[in-house]
Amino acid sequence: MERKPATERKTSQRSALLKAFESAGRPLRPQEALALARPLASGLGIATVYRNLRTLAGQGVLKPVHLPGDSTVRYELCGKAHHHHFHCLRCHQVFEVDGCPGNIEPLVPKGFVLEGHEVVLYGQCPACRPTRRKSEMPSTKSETKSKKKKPKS
Amino acid sequence: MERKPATERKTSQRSALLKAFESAGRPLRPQEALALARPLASGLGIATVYRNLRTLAGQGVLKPVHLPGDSTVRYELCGKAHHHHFHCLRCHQVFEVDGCPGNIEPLVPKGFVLEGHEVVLYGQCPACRPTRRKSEMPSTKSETKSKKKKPKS
DNA sequence: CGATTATTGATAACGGTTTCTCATGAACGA
DNA sequence: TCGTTCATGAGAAACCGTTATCAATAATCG
Repeated sequence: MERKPATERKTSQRSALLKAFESAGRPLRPQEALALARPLASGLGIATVYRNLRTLAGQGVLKPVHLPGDSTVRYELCGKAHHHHFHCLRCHQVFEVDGCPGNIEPLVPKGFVLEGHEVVLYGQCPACRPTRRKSEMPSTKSETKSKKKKPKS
Repeated sequence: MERKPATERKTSQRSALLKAFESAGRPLRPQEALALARPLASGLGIATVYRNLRTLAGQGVLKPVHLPGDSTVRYELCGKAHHHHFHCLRCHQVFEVDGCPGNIEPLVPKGFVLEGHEVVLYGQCPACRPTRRKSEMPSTKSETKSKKKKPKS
């Protein structure tokens, strides 16, 4: 069993993780969260990451995100509007996509009960696009801010 | 590594697997394929299933299907029209859903290159609906076995 | 400060899927 | 039918994300 702590303690590791999610602005896998939070909490271990992700998810601070083709669970901050995700097939980062195609209900076959849906876009993120120099490996949230306007196929 | 056979032999196991996919009409995991094909090929082993799924996928007969929240790869027959999937959260079977919500392109953020998309519906299949009215079952031979997943504390 | 105890970090263990190994059996061409 | 060689089946082993273990550390409060 798991004994429930009488009080939740505020540790530097946990706040470092939260900062990592805030600055990333996209769903993170445990390993990604570790990489991003470690600079803020030296010595941070993967076990602590898993523990805190679970704790924060239980508190409603984080929300688990499952994506096709990748078994590892990701987490993102709760409280965001309905959105979906873009999965870069090159660097395997996942970005948030505002909006929703709608028209979901008509797809549901007779006899099925719809409880939710997920839309995942696949392709290349700006940093991984072939037409651009890939000198900058995507490691932070910065790549979503590309202003290059390139008509895609 | 792997040596490529000079000739592809037609085995009872392989045709049994294909029949399983044809009669199922939905994406199957290796274990599901094994369960459905075993009655057609006694003694069928899981290793053979994996080998043939890979071979058939390489031949373009089967196509891998990845779904959120489930790490195991599924396969379905190639040559079908564009469609998506309905994932029953109770029995964890996956069904095909004709059609597509469309309106995908407008979702793509600037700077991203879209290469594909996946829409997954979640909910309950007819066999798992709380109501006892099971007059409309999925066309497949659904084994309504609810696999218990490890509960989280 | 000092006691209490939640939390941490390193690592072993876990669980499930997939692949490998290899002796046996089956397909196919000659 | 025979012989060659690919395919099979059973189990071992690899793989990998996640969780458990446990001594050490640090947060909280009187």
